[in-house]
Amino acid sequence: MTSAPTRTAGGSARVPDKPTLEGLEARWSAVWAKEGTYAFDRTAERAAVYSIDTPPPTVSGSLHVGHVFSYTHTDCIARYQRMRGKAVFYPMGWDDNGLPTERRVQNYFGVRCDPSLPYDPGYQPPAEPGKQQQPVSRRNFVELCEQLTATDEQAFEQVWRQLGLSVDWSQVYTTIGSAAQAASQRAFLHGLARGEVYAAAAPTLWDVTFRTAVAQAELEDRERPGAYHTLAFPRTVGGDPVLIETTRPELLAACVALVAHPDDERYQPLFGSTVRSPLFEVEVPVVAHPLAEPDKGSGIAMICTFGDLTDVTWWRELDLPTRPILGRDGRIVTDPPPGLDSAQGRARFETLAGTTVFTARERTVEMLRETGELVGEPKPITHPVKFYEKGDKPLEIVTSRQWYIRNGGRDEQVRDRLIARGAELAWYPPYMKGRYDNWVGGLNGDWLISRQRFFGVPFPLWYPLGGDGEPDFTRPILADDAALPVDPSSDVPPGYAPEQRGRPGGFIGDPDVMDTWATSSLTPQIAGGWERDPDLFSRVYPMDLRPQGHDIIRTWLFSTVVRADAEFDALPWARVMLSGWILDPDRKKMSKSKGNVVTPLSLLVEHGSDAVRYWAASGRVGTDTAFDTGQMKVGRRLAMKVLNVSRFVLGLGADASALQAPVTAAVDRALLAGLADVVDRATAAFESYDYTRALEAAEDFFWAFCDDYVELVKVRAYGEGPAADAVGSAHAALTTALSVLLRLFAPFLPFVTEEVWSWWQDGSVHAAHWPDSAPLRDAAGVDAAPALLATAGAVLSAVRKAKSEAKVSQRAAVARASVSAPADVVTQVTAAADDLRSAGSIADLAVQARDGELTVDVVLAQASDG
RNA sequence: GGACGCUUAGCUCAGCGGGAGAGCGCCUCCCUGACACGGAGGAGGUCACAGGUUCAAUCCCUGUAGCGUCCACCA
Repeated sequence: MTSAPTRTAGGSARVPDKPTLEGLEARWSAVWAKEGTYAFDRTAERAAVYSIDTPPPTVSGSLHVGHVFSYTHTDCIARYQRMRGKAVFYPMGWDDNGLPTERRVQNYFGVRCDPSLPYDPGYQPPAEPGKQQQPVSRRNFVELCEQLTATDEQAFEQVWRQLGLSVDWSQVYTTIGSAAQAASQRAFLHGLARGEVYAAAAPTLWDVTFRTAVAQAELEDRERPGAYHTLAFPRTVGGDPVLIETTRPELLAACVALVAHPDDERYQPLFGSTVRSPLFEVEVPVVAHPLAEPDKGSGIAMICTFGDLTDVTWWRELDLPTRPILGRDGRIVTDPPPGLDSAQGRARFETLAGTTVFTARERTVEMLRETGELVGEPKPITHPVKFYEKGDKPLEIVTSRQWYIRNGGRDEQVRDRLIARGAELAWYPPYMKGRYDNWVGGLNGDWLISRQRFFGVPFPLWYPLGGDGEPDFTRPILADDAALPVDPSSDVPPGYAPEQRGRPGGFIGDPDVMDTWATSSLTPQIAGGWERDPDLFSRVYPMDLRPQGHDIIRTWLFSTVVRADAEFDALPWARVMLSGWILDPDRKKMSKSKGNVVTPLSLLVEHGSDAVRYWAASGRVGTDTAFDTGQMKVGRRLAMKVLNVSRFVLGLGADASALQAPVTAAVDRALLAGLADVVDRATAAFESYDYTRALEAAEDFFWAFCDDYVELVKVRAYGEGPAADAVGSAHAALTTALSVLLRLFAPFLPFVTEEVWSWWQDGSVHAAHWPDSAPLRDAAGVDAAPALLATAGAVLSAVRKAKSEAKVSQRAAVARASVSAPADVVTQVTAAADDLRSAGSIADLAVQARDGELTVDVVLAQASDG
């Protein structure tokens, strides 16, 4: 089955005998690709465009159910907007840049990057990853990254097509691609020119495993076991030693001061005096700072360069000296720090040199025991320790030269401006804005964007080398805008020759790459063609919608606002729609490490994409949602029902021409009046990004349509029964309702609605216009009451109940049904009387006006099969 | 330590000032000319707890507890 069924030339609907959901995904995704159903109309003016800043999934990971969930939400919005007549700009991005890819390439191929090696053009990775990782050059490594991500991206695209995302697949970007590199470098150079980008040598959070700096936004706390060690610092002028508590005795040699709160009477006499550090005998001052907490430990702390971020604050604000002892590999350095002058101290430092933090701690404690400067035994505790979110060793703090972007972390005015930007943004759901405010308000440093890694966007600059071969960091050589993207490790700066690389008087490239977020913070610009395609950019930017997870408000959302604010002095989009997590049945976030992740493709194949989308759409915006195959089964039942009821409606001999016929019967007019209300409700829900409510409105009506309306008019629709002459009205109402319902469901169930649409309509349902309630009300007539259908349904229910309780078939005949109800309800029953008699097999339908609830007395006909 | 969200039928969740709802699951029945990947009917809840506002509170306010999440300077 390679082609879709098409309408026959005669105009009558072509309905399969046995409609099925199997194979709809493959068939229709192929048709959509071939027809360009979702292609962006580049001639549309900005006002007629709806543009989406798609989250680029990390291709080095795998797609999981959470992706299916949240991308479905976006797709429902995209499809709705498209049917509203918007030219929808819905690109797809792949985040293939950065550390996750490096790690995947290392494991997949069994290689590691050694930037000192030369490029090997004929390099082939080992067939099987060996025990030892094979060193390869940086360029070879990057090539392997590109090779693997290309494969991954194909697999991802297959899943998205199977899911039915209405992405324009000609609008694909990758965060490592040249457009992304050029945009990242251009934004960097603009920022440098404006001054919000700068380089500084400063204490920096450092991951010793990956040997790279890490930004504040990428930190997470983990509870780790530790121990308080009480250390005695002898006073230089005599008197009792000062006792401090520390969890990091191995940093003792890096101690530069002791600090206590200025109001702490216990230590006030000591301020201005000095003590001598245990073991290393370095004289350090006792100083006062309000950040010291009197009730924490002994109330006085040792300041090391650097044990934690508080140390950095104290060091900076109290203007203390630097005694770094930790190398970038996480080991104690070989040379003792400045100030460590005593022979005994140096000898003791010698025993620590080159050891890991862990070993250094053990040896320091051992030595402290020997000298008696460890007071009591270490007291085990559990405390939060900072980790890089992708790392597995605690972060250290080292001083290094890094690139930063001002994000308000050190400037209250900038912070206030960015909080004001956040207030301009429409948040769905609104309460998520609090997380943004919370994060921006709590920033404590600028955004560190340089990483000492390989697979990323390089910084577009070089440094001149002096006659001594030392780089002059104060006079970077910037790339020309027209030359972007550049790779300073292979490209040559303007005015230099290749041979001058690394030579005195020549140049060297900046060796670092940008943090992934420095690129993904520009996705609206990258996807929209900023500086690359100004015509496109003018039609799509700023974008209409940023869909994303609430967990990356502090990273992706905030950083994107920062970049757009700096470059354009405006928000990058009008609104953000946050999606929740998928929880497993134990209410825990589903995660790979727990092994409770279901692969999306198998899920889509097992339940059908429409069914999985139905489940996803039942998760409200921003709400964590349970993984629930039961909901998928419900979705599948709904899709099946759509097929079958469509087969019924279109199998009556009615076709698209029936849509034009007048609707005269009371029940039919009530249906259309009710449908008009549903259209209004679904439309209003979509306009407020409540796709779930839009689905519910359509679904509720649809089941009433199937269970009550279709049953009521079935006989008449066959052209039989007492009201057979109103057959045309039934056909008109049935086809009209079908047309409207298919379009209301189209954003959620794109496959089954397209299948049915193809039986009797031209073109794609996804290019059809979203239903309008006004023509439905016109067709229903001013006096049509949706309540009539509910009343008729209630009478029908009462008859069904009588049959159910008598345990007879619903087809069983009713001798007499007596309805009593208030006068206005009686009027409705009378208007539907013919249809009711047919649907209930009622011989005699009697009505009586009386105050009170509607009641129905049912007398079944004598059973004939006794 | 701060902040946000949640707590309604066995399960998943709507409702949010005046009658306690849906779907699933469960029970009973029905092979009726769109559908057995179906249809009809039914049982099932002191709306977390304690106060307050109101003629009226699941819904508003205050507090408590539990669950979840985000943030916070590791002595």
